[in-house]
Amino acid sequence: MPNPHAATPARTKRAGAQLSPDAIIEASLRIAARGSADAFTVRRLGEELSADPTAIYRHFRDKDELLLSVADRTLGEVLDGIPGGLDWKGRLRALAAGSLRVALKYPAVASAMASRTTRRTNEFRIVELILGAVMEAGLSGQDAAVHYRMVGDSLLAHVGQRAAYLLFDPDVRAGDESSWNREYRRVDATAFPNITRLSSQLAEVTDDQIFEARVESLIAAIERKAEAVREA
Amino acid sequence: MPNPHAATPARTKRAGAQLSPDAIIEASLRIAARGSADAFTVRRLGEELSADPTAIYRHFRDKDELLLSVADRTLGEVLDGIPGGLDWKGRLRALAAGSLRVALKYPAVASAMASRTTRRTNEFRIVELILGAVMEAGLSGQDAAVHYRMVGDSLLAHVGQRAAYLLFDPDVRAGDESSWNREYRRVDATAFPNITRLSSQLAEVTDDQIFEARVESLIAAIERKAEAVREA
DNA sequence: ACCTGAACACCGTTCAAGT
DNA sequence: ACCTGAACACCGTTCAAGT
Repeated sequence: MPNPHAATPARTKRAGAQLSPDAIIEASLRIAARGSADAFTVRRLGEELSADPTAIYRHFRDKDELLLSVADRTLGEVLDGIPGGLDWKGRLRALAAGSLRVALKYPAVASAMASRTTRRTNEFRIVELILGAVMEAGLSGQDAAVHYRMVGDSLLAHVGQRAAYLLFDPDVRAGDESSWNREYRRVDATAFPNITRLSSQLAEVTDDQIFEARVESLIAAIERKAEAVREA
Repeated sequence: MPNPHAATPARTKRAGAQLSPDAIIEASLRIAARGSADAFTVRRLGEELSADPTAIYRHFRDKDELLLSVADRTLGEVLDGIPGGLDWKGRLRALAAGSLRVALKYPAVASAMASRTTRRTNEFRIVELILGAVMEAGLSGQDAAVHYRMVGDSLLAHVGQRAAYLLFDPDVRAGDESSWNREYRRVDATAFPNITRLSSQLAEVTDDQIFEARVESLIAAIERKAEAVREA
């Protein structure tokens, strides 16, 4: 692409900030925040930075390493939204709500991280927070470790699942979204009596209801285990 | 590509079965069962069928429609593995174990379906099964619908998360896998006392322990809700 | 020391041409 | 009626060449 300012040596292709890891991470966050309207690709990142798409390889080994850095930034946003002075249940609920909010804000990042670990500072802080909560609830040792993993993996899987959904193209999403009011309304009543009886209620369930039920079931599981340990 | 048998008109490019939706679905399952060793792509499907990659577009609108058909087949495998004569908890446990087994057998399918719905027969049968279980537990109406969705979405998310992990290339997986024994062992003990104290236990938790804890927490949530309804 | 841009090995999908 | 194969608009990444 010819540069229209090539005759003015002081004006390089990028007039603004220097290309740096931080600048690349921030450009990635801007692209990811545009949701499905703008795919998070190396070429798009080049456009956003007004640089050649391959310029990022001077600052990150590959796209995966960039993804982990970007993801850890979004975990920072989650942590910033958790108020102090909450008990363990309040902290877990705030973490869950914040994780979902941030995941839906940067769907490409949350979707890609659903089975991953950033192995970076903000993830350490979140692990520390969840471990602190399950220990405050009364768990220790292996029980604390297992219940931490259950909470962490469940949250990651759920918010990743919700985020991935936002990235599908409109046709796919429309087909999936309408299924409770189309295919599931037309099943054979003799073969599928339960679906037939509950078809209206199934169509009415909201994502937020499901999320709340899942979070509360995690909290209840921790509480139940803590009680069992106390009684033993 | 020139056909070496072009001089023998009776020998077409494909010597075997006719190209049909079923043949394409079965080829897809064979490819998916090879795991990360063989990406589930249109071109690979062409090779597996000894046909041109674009031949599948005569039988399926696009790759997504094929994916939904293939996924529904794998749900049939899940159902085939659930024995009769179980109570509601036994049926849910068998469904969970079967879902995981089949998801790990066809990781590309399970990973792609984590946020999706097939809207096809075998999915109807699984929904019917879960609804039957939560109703046998004592739930009805909206409670049954919400708890069905919680179970269905949780299973889908968890097995999709596990399946996606299998598809990452070895470098990525090795990095994630070793994090409990590398980065999490080296965190600052003052800033992260809980991680430091539990680092050994965290590294020892197995995926199966986490899965079992999650499944049991879903069952407990249904049981608790049913008790609350009975008391009200 | 960092950026550019051509190139490579991939994707899913369309469409004119074959049979 | 179905299949082929060139082509298109994409991916992430490498590497020789520039500055």
